[in-house]
Amino acid sequence: MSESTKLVPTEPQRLLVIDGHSMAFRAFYALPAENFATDTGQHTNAVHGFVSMLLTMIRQQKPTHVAVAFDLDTPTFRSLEYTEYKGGRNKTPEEFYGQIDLIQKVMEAMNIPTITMDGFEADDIIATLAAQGEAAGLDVLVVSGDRDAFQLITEKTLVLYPKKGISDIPPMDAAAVEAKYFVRPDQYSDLAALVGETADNLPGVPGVGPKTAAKWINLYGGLAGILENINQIKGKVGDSLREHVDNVSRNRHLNHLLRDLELPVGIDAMVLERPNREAIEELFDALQFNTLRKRLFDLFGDEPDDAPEAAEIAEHQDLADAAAIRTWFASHGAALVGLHAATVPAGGGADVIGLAFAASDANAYVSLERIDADTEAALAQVLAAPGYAKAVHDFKGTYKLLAARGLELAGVQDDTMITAYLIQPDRRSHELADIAQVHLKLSLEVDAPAGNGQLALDLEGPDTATPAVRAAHAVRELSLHLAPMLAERGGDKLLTEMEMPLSLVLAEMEMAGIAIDTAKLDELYDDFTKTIDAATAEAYAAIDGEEVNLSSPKQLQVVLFEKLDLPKTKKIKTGFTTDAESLADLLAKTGHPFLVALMAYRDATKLRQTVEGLRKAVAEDGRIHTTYAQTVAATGRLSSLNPNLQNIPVRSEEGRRIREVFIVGEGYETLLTADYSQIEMRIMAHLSKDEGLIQAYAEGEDLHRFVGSHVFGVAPQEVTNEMRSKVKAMSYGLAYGLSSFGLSKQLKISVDEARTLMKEYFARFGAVRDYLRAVVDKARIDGYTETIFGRRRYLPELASDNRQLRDIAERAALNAPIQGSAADIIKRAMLGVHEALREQGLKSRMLLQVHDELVLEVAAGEVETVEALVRKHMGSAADLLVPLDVQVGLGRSWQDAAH
DNA sequence: GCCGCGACGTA
DNA sequence: CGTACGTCGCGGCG
Repeated sequence: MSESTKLVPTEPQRLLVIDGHSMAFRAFYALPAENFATDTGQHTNAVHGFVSMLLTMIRQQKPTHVAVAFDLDTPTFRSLEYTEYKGGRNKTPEEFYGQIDLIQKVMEAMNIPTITMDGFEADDIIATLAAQGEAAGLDVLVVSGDRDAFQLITEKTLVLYPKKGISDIPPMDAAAVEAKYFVRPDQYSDLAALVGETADNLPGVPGVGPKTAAKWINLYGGLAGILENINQIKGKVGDSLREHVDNVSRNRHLNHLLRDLELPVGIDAMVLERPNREAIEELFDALQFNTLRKRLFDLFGDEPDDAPEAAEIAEHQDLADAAAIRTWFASHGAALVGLHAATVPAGGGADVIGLAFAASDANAYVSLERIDADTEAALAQVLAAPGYAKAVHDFKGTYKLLAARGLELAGVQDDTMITAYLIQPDRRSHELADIAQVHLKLSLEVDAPAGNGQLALDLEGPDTATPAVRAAHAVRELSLHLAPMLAERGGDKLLTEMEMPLSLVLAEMEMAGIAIDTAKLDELYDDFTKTIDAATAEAYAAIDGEEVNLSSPKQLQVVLFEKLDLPKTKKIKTGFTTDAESLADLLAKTGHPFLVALMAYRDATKLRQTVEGLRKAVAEDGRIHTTYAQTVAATGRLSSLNPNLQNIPVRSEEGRRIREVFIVGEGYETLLTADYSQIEMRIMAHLSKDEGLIQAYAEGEDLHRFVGSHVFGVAPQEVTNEMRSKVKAMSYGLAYGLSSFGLSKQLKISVDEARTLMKEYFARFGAVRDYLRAVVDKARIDGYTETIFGRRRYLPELASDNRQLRDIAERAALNAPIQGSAADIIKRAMLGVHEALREQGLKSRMLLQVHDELVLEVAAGEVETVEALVRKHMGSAADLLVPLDVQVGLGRSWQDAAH
């Protein structure tokens, strides 16, 4: 034991002990591996997360000593005594390989000792270090994701047990353990022994959870007392305990941490020193850790050689009055300013509470809480000033937040969310934190709600300004970083001329919402409920009155395939499918009345759910305000959420009744719907330049009838409905990469028949086949597909060795230019319509977009004008080889306005 | 409370 | 073994 640590009387010395493996694993699962890889393919997410966490710890806890303990692969006394110890664990993910070595290298470069002991686990090393640290008079902070560490807690030793999704957790002390587990830290191992530990493959006493275990411990003073009185414990749990007492003894033996190992490193070697600068530079170059490099050198008061001249991102000025705002913008607003709104949750939505600004050389924050009129006026002026160029992440959302406070936002020249989307439309998230991480390797803790699966590696205080300022700074950096990338991919016009202007249009549509006939909605709810009740009763009657949950596929499987012993349907993960198509098949085969009732139940519950969703979505103004997601669909389409107004039923009679509740609002004359007819087929005709298709559209023929006459070799008027519907299914299927197998299944014909049908089709419309082949071939070479307006979708999996992945990518490649071009076209039409309405000073407005359809609310006396301008702008949104046909309908409800 | 799954609505 | 979405209820896990 060493007693040579320097004594600094005023500041307590503190030893930080980290469980290396467990924290590396936490980091690994907190940060997506695909976002962290070097050019050589080495994944670095665990390394990045670990180092980031360590730097934060050092900054916040200011330890004087640091050490990291690691497990070895070699057997330990625990695995030797109990061969199943930690058995049954999943294999280490491939991406994790090598990252522990890298972490150890970083530690070496930071002059932080890493400690391993043959035959022992990191936990034992940590326990020993805690004991030695305490003996040397140090405070000890243990960072571990293993609950066994709780047994180490004393007055001098605390444990930080990071949990997912919680950003600012204080270290656990004795009181925290008692509050959570109702036992003292020194009793925690007793509790764990009774309960067992799944992760270590240590079963405890079945039926005994933490509550029961704690009760016993408090009653008998600990495990020893429990075992002495084992025969007095009553009930099932008592029996269970007696039966599994061997488990408990074994668990207690194994979870006891050794505190007296002979460590190869003394406490004085753990004194926190400055990192080895050269080694860090070299290592971080290889790992491509540029943000971390800066953070590390900042922390140790050192400047890296290539320190960016960027502002200190943590620092900002609070602008508290009008003069401060004007002055700040006058001196810093000339170049691009990053803008981020700090929000608090408010009644399902959010309220702005402040605005953060990041310029090239300074940051600022304006609080909106208790802001006075003068200050707000100055703020309104800079926000609305087109001359102050801004970059923001999620312009539409920010615009709406500000509009809700009466603030106008103008001069936004970049939305980094959309820019990132246009660069990588297939990403599932374009949230600021994710995008900043991928493109800047910057970990941000945004003021978004926690629980998005991110381990908070940056532990921030309750201050709202600082995270907002960091976000604003990140937005500015992202904008500078992404704009050239987008331009290089030829997407800058898409951003500035299509998506950004569209954001404004969508914001207005969302804010307008659509009026709802709530009385009719309630009526529908009751009607559907009656249908459900009747169908439920019928269903139960058909199965001897057994009351299963008809909404549970699992219970239905039991009824259908065990009780009724109906023929088996298609296999799925959980057994056999009970989907609508299979139920219809079963009904055709067996005629069982349960199936009739079940199908009626399914239909009615689905409709009632839709109605219930709509009911809950009606705002105080009696209207439903959907939100359009502009950066979700990889093809360029919009999507609609909260609620989704792009999947309101239309195909069934009952379903269409729901469309009757969407009505024209007060002060308006009528709803107008306008949709493109067969836009995707027309795009197919245009892109393939197929003479036959082009001719059909030029002559205004019924396309499917025309195609049918060629495929079946009969005159157009002799094409039967059956022929027409087959051809229709095939035409649409082609744009999705339909196979002859898929076509045969859909049309319930033989594969041979389907193959012949397709052969005939391509014999007549050969250019379509040539085009579809060419699209995939070109995409394989370029790595991406492109729409008519240059929207790209990157499909790296076209080159995959995995046949299944490659096939999926090929179908996506077939479809993306068609679906995406249609999306582009209607977006252009929306811009045209919006601009025309504004220019002509019309009161009418656009409310909804459903991929190929627009719904407008038309003011009195504007019907003819609006219809004309809608036809004009939709019809001319693209210059194709075939005309764009637009169908318009009018009516007081969405249903009535259909045609 | 979270999450995957099955099911199903739209274009 | 047809693309693109969002939402719901269930049930397993914690």
